[in-house]
Amino acid sequence: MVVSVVPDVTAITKEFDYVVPPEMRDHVRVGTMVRISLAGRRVGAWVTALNVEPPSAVALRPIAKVTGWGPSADVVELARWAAWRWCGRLPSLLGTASPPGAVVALPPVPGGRPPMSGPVSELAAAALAQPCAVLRLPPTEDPLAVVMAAMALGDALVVAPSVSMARLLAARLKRSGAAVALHPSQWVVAAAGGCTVVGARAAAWAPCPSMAAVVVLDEHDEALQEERSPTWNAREVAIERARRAGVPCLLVSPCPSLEALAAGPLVTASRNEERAAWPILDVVDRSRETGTAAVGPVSERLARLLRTDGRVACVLNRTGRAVLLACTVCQHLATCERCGAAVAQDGEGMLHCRRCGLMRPVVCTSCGSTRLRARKPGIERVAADLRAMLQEPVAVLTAGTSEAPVPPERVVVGTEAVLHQLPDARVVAFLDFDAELLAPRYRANEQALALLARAARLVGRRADGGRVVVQTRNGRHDVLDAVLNADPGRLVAGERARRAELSFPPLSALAVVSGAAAAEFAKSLLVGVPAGVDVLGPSDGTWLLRAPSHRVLCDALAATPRPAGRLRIEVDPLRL
DNA sequence: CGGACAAGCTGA
DNA sequence: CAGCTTGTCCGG
Repeated sequence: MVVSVVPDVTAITKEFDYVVPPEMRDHVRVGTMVRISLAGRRVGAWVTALNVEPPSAVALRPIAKVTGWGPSADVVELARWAAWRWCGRLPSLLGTASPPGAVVALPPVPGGRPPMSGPVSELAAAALAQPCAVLRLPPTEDPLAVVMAAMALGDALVVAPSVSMARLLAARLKRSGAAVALHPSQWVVAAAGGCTVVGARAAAWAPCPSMAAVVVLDEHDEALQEERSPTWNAREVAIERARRAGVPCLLVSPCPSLEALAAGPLVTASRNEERAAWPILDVVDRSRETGTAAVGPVSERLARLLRTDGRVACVLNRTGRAVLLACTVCQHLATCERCGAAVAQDGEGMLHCRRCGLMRPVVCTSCGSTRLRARKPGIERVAADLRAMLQEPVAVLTAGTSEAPVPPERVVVGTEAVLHQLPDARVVAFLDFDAELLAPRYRANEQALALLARAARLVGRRADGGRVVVQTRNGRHDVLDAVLNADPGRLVAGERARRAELSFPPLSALAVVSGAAAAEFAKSLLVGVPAGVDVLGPSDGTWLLRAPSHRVLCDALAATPRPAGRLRIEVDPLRL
């Protein structure tokens, strides 16, 4: 027998044919991991096709060794599709779908599954009657009942946005009597079948031989997208996988993405139920403040709101003491004399250029004054202000201090990291939510709403005292309106219209091309540029490709030869 | 990717 | 022209 294989070598995109020695024949199927000798060296490879017609011209070599089980044939085909969809290389996707170590044999499937106990969401059950549906599950609702609804159909594949959430969910399911495999560590258990498979984004590629349903939790979460190229998105992979398998796909989120809403009908709880499952949103609109009240990062009203009982988390995505300073005498902005970038004040004293690293004393380069005021204060400065206003100790927390234990102080100021690290917070306050609402990114609104949903999950339902506070000068912003009414749907029509107006996804498909070889790639793309594909750029050595659909975009990318040299193609860029 | 081989450069 | 570097090609 002759088989096709894809070598596990990054730069090789070709498939090769090898002879399967008779003694290996029973162990070779599509997806099987083997070792081959290619151009004189031993490399790993995946079998991608059986019984291929051997090319007569070349002498075929035998497969050197069968390493063990790999992804199933349907997942190999899914990887082929994803290689096209995200313009990536097959080996990297097959690697994600493969077990962490060699798997020689699968364990026997445990028979006689014990009865499960636990609540089943009727809403989810109804949504699972559709081929693909979106379930808008409020932030404080437990997704367990949703997963249970999928498991009622048989073995479910469940994708969560983080490893910790997947681990927690798997443990809870196990406790309720379900057969569960955690991907990727329990790859073998999953491959044997007869269980529900749970994992983070890579679980979209997990083995699940008798898959009956696919569930994506927090489908809006950007962690579902791989940051390295190919930038595949687990939601999209899950949708395609379920479609190919003919099983229902359920996309769950408190704030469904426009991408999800385009994939299937929306199912929601009643208005009252949904409203009850969001916390109270306090909008501190500073646009009307005048005089001394308007100065400083903490308004009087915010300070009053923070004088509650229980843990308070203040979020400000600016580290240090001040990221932007201005002279109080001549109003000149403090910039770096070497590179011209704005200088920041990280601790006491010295100004620091975060672009070129130059340090200098706190002196205005324009008039020589030593009196500079923080125009954009950082968390260190805010913590100092809060200490003075609240008359109590205030801790500072950043991603860098992440492994540190939870600080004993009641009030904690930090970057977005606090939303992950303070599970007991009763109040979350965003000190400068305009930084999110006005962020120069096309997904800013969805990202801002997702941030509020995350905060909502942390502080809990309004009836339990959950409260989220935002300081802003855009008190009537659509995102705030949606959360005030606990109705994320309010953002959808307007947001879709804005995206359509500017030809942004999901009403178009985008790709960013960068790297040393980007110029050559863009040039050859322009030669045969297909109708509908816009090539914009270059800007900073990167090109932006835009097409009306992924079919047009990905076909154009696939038809363009890949030049030698470093080239990064990011399909569906999140930060733009 | 990494080995093979060809083309290009240098020094005697 | 040997001996070395650099670049390009290709693998079953």
